[in-house]
Amino acid sequence: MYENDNITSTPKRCALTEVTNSSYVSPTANLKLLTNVALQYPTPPPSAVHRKEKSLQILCDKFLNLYPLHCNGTMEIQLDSTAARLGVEKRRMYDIINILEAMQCAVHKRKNTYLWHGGSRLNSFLKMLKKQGENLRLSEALRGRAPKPPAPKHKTLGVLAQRFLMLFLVEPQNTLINLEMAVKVLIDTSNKNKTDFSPEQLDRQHKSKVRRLYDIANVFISIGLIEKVSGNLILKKPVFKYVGPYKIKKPDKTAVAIPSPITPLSVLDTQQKITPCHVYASRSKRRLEFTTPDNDTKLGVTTPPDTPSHKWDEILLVANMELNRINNGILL
DNA sequence: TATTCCCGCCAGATT
DNA sequence: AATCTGGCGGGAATA
Repeated sequence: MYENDNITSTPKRCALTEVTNSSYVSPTANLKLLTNVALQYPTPPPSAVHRKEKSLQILCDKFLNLYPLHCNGTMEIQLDSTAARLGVEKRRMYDIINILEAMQCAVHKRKNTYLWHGGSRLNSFLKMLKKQGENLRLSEALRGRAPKPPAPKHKTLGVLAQRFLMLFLVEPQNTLINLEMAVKVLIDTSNKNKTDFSPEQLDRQHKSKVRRLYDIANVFISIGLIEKVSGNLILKKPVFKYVGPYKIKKPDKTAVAIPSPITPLSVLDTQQKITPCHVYASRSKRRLEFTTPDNDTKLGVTTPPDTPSHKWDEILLVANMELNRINNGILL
């Protein structure tokens, strides 16, 4: 049952030409007639449907209506028919499914067919992602104290999605991350001795990655893993924060002060140690509460009645980014 | 204007 | 050869 997913309303009926008599018209002739009529119409109404309504986030919402994260068992997904049902090009399905696949919500079974697992594996997978993020030393990389992870060769969108998420998992709760810094960490720009890229090429690569991250962020928002925090005062750029289900462990006592200079971020770190934060789900439509089969942790998310503003966090983190930039004169 | 990111070209992979 | 996948970036909509 597809509820009328506000798919733009059916055009009103109106006679294209008077039907003079009800004589039979061959299918071919009919098609020709329709084609001709269609051609007379000056291209479909320019933007009857607004850009926003076509966003990946909304498309993913619709997709998740068809294939819910909370579902028992599995379902088969046929990409082409799903695309048709959602009224989009198949190309868009790849954008979504690749990211969902990277989150282990689906697996590619065969041509045009995926097996949907929903979020049943998400929690355990997030744990693994966190570990991987630690192994990759992403936290240090963020601070320019460790090399960036090597560039993936295949399935870059999926890998990028995983790494992007790792950043949130590896950092203290409520850490705000913006796309610019994410790209810097996630993409190995230490041009290999191979071909030295021209500054313009590097800039294009960078911009391209940011575009991808926007796409990824949109489906993450739809899944309910992250949330966009707007209105930050320092930079206009938006920042994102993790609101997903996986409760990150308190950074146990072994985590002693990182020997880094005092930066706004390190201040933020220590503050968060003192004041344990909760994971806020806030107004996210989708509430993620999965249970892992092997389950130890209760992964539910609770929403405090009134979420305190995290303006400071924002400011600190963004400021930290600026500081870093200045400190190590990173340009791209 | 700057930011966001849809759209679809096109190349490489598969069937 | 045909079709499927998915990287990629132009440029339009939006803030």
